[in-house]
Amino acid sequence: MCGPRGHAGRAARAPCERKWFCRRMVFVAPSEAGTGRPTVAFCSPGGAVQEQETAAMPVLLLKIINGLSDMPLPSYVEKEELNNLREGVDYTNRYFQGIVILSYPLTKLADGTNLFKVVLQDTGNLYSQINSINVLIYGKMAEDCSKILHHGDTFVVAGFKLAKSPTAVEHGRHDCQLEVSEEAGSAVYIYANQKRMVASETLSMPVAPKYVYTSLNQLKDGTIVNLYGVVKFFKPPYVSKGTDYCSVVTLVDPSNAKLTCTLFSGNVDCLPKIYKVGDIVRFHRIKIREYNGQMQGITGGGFASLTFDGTIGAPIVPRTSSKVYTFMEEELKTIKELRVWAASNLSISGPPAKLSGVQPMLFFDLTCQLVGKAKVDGSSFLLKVWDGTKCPYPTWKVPVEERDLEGEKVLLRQLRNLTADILVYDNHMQLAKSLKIGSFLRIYSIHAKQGSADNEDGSHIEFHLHGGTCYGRGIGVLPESNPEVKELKEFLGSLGLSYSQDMESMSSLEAECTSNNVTDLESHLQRCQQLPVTVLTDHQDLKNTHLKTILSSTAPQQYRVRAKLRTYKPQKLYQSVKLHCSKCNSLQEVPIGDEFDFCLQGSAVAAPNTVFHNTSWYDSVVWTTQDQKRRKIVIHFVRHDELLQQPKDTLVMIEGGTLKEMWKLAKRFKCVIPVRSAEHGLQLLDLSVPFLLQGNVKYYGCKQCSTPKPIKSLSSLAAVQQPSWEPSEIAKVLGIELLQYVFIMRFTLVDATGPLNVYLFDYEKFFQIPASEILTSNSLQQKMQMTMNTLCPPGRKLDDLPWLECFIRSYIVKDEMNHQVYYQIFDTTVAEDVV
DNA sequence: GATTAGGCTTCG
Repeated sequence: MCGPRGHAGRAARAPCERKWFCRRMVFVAPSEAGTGRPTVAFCSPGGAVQEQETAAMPVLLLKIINGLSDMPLPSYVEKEELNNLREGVDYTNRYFQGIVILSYPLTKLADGTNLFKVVLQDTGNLYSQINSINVLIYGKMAEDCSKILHHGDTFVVAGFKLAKSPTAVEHGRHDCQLEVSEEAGSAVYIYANQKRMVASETLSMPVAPKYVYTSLNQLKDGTIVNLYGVVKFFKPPYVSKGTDYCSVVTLVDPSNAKLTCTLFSGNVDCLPKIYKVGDIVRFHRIKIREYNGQMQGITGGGFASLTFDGTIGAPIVPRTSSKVYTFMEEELKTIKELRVWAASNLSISGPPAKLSGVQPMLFFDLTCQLVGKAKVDGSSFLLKVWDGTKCPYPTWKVPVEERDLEGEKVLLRQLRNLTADILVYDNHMQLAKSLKIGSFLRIYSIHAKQGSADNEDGSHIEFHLHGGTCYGRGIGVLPESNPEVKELKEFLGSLGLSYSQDMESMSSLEAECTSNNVTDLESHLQRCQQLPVTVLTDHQDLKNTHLKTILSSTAPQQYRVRAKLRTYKPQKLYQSVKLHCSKCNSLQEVPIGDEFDFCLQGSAVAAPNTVFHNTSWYDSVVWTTQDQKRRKIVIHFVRHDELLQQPKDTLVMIEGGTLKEMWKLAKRFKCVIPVRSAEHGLQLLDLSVPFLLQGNVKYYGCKQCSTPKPIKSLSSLAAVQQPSWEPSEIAKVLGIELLQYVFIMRFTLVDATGPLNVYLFDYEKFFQIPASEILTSNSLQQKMQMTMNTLCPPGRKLDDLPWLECFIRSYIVKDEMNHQVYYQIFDTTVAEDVV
């Protein structure tokens, strides 16, 4: 079998080699503290690795690319044109691109900082008067760029500062200069000039071999191969019983084969930097052996790895300890393809657990910051961590001596109710001891153990990281560049906690003052992260289901979900109020412009027909308005039990009133029913206007389902001793199908698995606001707006949105063409403290 | 120079 030399040697002689060479791309990765002097490795055409010591390569991210169509810049970075560059603008998320037309020798400033100056020409602006700009590169980047950059190369800088240039005008350049440095958060990309690449080839500069990658179902015993894989399982590097660190990684790929690799290295940084299942790795020179009837990968001489985030759309930036490595366009393509494959072929675990979402009795991975640590005994070690959330259960505090506890005292005190005590055992102790306070960790497979019942608070939760490495149990240190760490840092930073060094010297009284905001902090956290803003009124025993699972299941079913409200419709909340007929299930808008209708219909009483006045069950009064119109208004006061009641208990019927007049009467009397005189007596008006006003509410009837009866049907209600004058009863005797006020809204819920649109159909239960009353109440409208602002705070990032616990039912709506599944919220209400 | 672990179910 041929080894890597054989593969590479053949590839180097292949006709495509020249083309490939011109498309070479090399990443120079960040040098990492503590790894010693890095090396730059050039691969010779034969594939043998030549190592060459150089000074530290400190560039944040520096690449030589040629002919790469797809620049691996984060998607939010936008291009900036030369003529748009202005002083005072923030260029953190912009990039500028130009051709190097001039470069100066590397110099040092008075303070010893390196400075490298180049002039870039904007090729998109060749014909404008000013088409070049000075670029000043500082520090380590200056050194690196000066080594690599040549005349004619394309220089791309993302994230830079802009300042007035003292020399630009005399050279006819842009009056500002770009300032590039690590401190400015710059990333530099250099596209080498084609001619230069060809020239370097003729001068037989070192060339990287073309790598051949073997799919996981093609592996043969005793070979050394290069491969790609999606991480299905991994154990973060741990100290083995031998001399090395060990990491076990199980990979899958589109061939549907699986390979478990056992990787050893004396240098933990040489093991793949895998942070989660779904990450994609590229292994070079891994040995394949047969073990227990299965292929196994194992590190051998020259093993190297790259690790990528497996999330579709995430920046393709390799994590590695190698200082120089090849990375080509087709490999970019491979990563993209594997991401797509993994998205539908790898079961991604649920949302990353937070302390707030801890489920007792289960195991979880936690991304957190180390706040304190302490030795406990010979076989266990304590880590005090937090993740910006609060565990909803009482948690166990591991008793340790004050003097054994390492960490910032003030911060430990401020966070005393938020930190989780994680007790790590046996083999994890060594790594735990070496962790730096303040570092960001991912702790894998923490056991959330229910406390022993004989304890006074039997319900408390203990967090253990058991000994051994089954399940991938272990601790990983995350770099500051990790997106989840960035996110967490940002959130923790927003809480305004003090990390000041001076705090140590503060008196305890001063420290107490600083921690006065602890309650604020906690209530803020609770509101924004921990307690759900909606709760179930039933079905408490149901387990949560992911939204994606719901979407892919058959209907009808019911689920409990924990999700965030990303958006809702309608945004204008008054538009959510509709009228619903429970008989024909129709929905309609609440009519507006009743006033006009009332006047029009009421004007029929210019000459009141007194025939129907003063009957056995009502007394009638005619009023004349004081305005010029001299309108006649007839009010019929319904008696019952032969007597007139107190106004508050009395139902009145009114002929010829305007809506305004009716509202006035509705305030004094129990109910108002607009009527008119017809041939055979009083009758209801058209159902486009309310048939009843009670309190603040206008009641409507369904035009489809109602068969109005003569008004005298009301006399039966009047005859009872204490008529309730319930709208539903009045509607019933009058042959009206009562329309109910409802809130109809569409919530777009999201969880880690995706979005789901669900409908809210609520009379009163969800918001605890009667839909019937909101249109006439400013305070209720305000209350609803505030509730929605709590459920879905405007301008907040998804991560900072509160959780909703909802009960959801799927149902099918059929029509002639097809049938569609919809989702509706049931048995859910806004949490008590939100209302 | 060999060894480490070889994931598949977790003491306190």
